[in-house]
Amino acid sequence: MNTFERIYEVVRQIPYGNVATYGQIAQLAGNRRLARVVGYALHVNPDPDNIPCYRVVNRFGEVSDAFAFGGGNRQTELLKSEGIEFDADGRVDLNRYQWNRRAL
DNA sequence: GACCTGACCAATT
DNA sequence: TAATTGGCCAGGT
Repeated sequence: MNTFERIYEVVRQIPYGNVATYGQIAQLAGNRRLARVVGYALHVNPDPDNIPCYRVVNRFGEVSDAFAFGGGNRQTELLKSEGIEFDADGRVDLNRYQWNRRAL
């Protein structure tokens, strides 16, 4: 299995109403330093239908600038639709919404 | 065919 | 304690 496929597999495992960070996905995919590759993998995003890249945020809980895959802040809209709240900085409270984190 | 860049993060000095 | 570098994969020039 290629690294990309592993990344896609991890991203696909992100449950509804939760988000994950690049580093977290990278670690689950094999190496934590793959975070960069994770970003690139989501950049190509061959299967956006099964790969909710909008649930993937950086370590600050904020979406990236080039994240506009669906048209601007579309991804934040989708996350809000899942019940995820954004603060004034446009960040997500990772302590509450980060996947695979405590409080499970 | 080779080099550089690109949605990043964590460890080390 | 803060700042820097290192590392991974693939695509584009």
